[in-house]
Amino acid sequence: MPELPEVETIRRHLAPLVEGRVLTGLEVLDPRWCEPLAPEELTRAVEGRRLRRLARRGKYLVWELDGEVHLLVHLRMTGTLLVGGQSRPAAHTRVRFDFDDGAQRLVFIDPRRFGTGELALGTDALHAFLGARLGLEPFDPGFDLAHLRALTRISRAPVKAFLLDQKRIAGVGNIYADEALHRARIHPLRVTGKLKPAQVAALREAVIAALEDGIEAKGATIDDFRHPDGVQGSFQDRFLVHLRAGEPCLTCGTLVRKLVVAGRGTYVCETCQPRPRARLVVTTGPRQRA
DNA sequence: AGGTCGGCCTGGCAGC
DNA sequence: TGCTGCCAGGCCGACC
Repeated sequence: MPELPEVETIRRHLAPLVEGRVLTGLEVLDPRWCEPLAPEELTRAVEGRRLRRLARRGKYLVWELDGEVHLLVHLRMTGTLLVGGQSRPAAHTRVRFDFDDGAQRLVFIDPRRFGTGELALGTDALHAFLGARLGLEPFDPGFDLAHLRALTRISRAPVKAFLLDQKRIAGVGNIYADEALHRARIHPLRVTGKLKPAQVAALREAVIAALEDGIEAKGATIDDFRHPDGVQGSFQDRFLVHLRAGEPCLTCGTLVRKLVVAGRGTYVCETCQPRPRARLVVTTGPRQRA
């Protein structure tokens, strides 16, 4: 599932190919992709415009076109962008992009159809769109200890759920949440607001380090993620806990466990990441009061 | 207000 | 072998 490092990998790959090009054609084959906008409305808004910059915010790819037209593409679970040249049209092709150099046809492939394309017209609309959905990126200079302390202090959610909330921190998904918590030696069920200052500091560094390592490995390929040239990332070979249930922790040898936290498969070494003490349940026998 | 959970969607796989 | 049914999860909206 593409998270910040996977989306950044795609952005870095595509940017030199498409920046400065005119988007001569955008063909939306699956109308769901841009709902509630009709495919022809989207096409009309973007076609013929030059791509000034391919940017990224959180897990969104932001296509900055001339005239302050912004196309916001989200890959969700199974979305992939592939550079053309495929001999036969790939299955599950939802969108086709054509550029003025002719050679670089780009396809958006998405078996599960969760991926989306949305439009923001003007800079204010772009900021409103992103601001309503995303907190700071871990790489943002403003993502300092004071910022994270202020965020964590007021949350009663388990820290895993906290990390997955894009409105708080932009770009962390299930993989990097598990990996960061292991690096910080924090159990995913710990209540966020009860983390000690040293743990918040460790968490901040762990999130940044996990994402940096992910980018360096050019992302993780689990099911569907591919680079735009079809090549796979390698971060899955560096997982410390994620998807490693029943295998020994690389730090201490304890078998990695799989839990469900915030409805997500969650992998943890309960030696390196001690479980929060179970709340004491005071048993007073059957209630007498009516 | 803030946290949890179901729905969206389909490929893949366990189990019979 | 072939079918059924369940699981995966980012994000949103409904619910408590």
